Amino acid sequence: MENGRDGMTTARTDETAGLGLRPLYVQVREKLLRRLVDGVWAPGDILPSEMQLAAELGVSQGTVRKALDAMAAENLVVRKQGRGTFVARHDDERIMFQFFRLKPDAGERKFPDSTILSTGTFPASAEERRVLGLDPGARVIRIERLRSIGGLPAIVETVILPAGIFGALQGMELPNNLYGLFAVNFGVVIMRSTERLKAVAASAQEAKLLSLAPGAPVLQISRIAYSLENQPVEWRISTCTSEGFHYSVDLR
Amino acid sequence: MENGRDGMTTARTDETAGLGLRPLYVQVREKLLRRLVDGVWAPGDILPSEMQLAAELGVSQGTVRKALDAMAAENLVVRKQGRGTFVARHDDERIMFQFFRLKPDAGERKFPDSTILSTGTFPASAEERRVLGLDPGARVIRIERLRSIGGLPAIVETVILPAGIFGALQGMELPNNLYGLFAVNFGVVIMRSTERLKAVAASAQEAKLLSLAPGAPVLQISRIAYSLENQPVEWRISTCTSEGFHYSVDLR
DNA sequence: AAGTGGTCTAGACCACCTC
DNA sequence: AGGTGGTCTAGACCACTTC
Repeated sequence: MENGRDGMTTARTDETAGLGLRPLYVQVREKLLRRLVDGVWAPGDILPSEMQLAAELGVSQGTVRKALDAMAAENLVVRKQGRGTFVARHDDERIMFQFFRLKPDAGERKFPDSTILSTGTFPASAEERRVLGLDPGARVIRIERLRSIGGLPAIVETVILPAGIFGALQGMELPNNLYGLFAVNFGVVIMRSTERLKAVAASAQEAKLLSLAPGAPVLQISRIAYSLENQPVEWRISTCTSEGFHYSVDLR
Repeated sequence: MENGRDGMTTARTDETAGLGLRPLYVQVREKLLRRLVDGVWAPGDILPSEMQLAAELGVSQGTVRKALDAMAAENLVVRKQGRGTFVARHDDERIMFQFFRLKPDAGERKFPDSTILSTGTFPASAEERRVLGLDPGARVIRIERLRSIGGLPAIVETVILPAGIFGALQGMELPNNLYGLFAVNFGVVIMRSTERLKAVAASAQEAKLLSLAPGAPVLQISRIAYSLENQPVEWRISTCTSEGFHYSVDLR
């Protein structure tokens, strides 16, 4: 493919046209990301080999490698020596380590069960529209659930989703791991999230659900989850007991 | 330098001896890390160029580059195009973004002031010995301080340090940014930390210092900070108001 | 002009996996 | 045996900084 990049023997024909001054491997990363977003490759699929991608895109293997290494560092793909490069799966194990930061004070980390308390579709509040970037008049799905860890109630959670994206979710059987459902049924892949934590007093209802005294201090986690396109697609408010559990972060 | 690695023209003489089967760039990274630990290069110093390091260590420039890229990703060094590679500084700005996660609910992020409440040296408790990996009979320095953000009291903090390392700190003027002091005066560079968060009820003393009602819910952050050698060297318990502030994390 | 890190290519060998 | 990603080298050009 003639694209003006031919390595060390020839002068570079500077026809990268317009704003094409970003590094080649960044452009390759964006092309591959675009295919992920468009669902050309689904989670768990194997990607073409580095050599094949290099030939197809008209760049060297090393450039494809640098793009894939960057995507692996972002948890978008998984590289397996001798096998190939795969689109990252949103299996429970991965979600557990990447997004679920609540751990027992002692003992093994466990994944929580979920009991749905209520679901429904409502006009989005002003704050919901602001957080999720929705237009006036937009609607949202609200899911309330109680999550238990090791049989003990630990988290009361409200999940808020744009009805415009997830409307078909109403009436579905809701799995414990929502992000897996988002990926498989809606093509929405959660790439990253931001969380804001506060200590608050438990409301009467929260205290009852969590077997705490009313007004007991609880961790309130407000999470905004972003898709591959970097759009906010979920707002989740989790109220967590601090009795026997803590929120764990590594800073480096 | 004859080390059995000579690239593409000759078969590899597998004399890497014993357990030397780790990648070359990992070994280079460890050699460079050793020099950082030993204080051969101080924070802010410029490192030799990639070419010089490559010649000195008997590897190619590309291998040195991969080691330095890894160290840059770990925040150990900073690379500046056209200038050189520098040992990371522990200036306030960097600490603020890397370790200080408390942000105002609205407005700009600010760095807190500190007022020392008390300091002293004590026999380490059993828990302090466990957390910091100290021998029986070891002593610790305890520093209590009140930190204010924008003039408002926000954090009551206890810092626990092994007296065996930081004994000379007693009597020093304590700066706001302790990690800078650790690096400059004790050669202890904080590389990473782990934090555990809980919601608890403020004690009478904490409530008074933070201008809260007794029993008000507050964020309790337990941080263990690790040196370059990956040894725990500080245990810090911060009690933070949730009135107007939140703890912020990015998960990716 | 000289030196540094950043990008890109090309080709070799190695370790691992599948068939 | 053949294919894949992982490591290592070598050399070119580019962008940026400093003199």
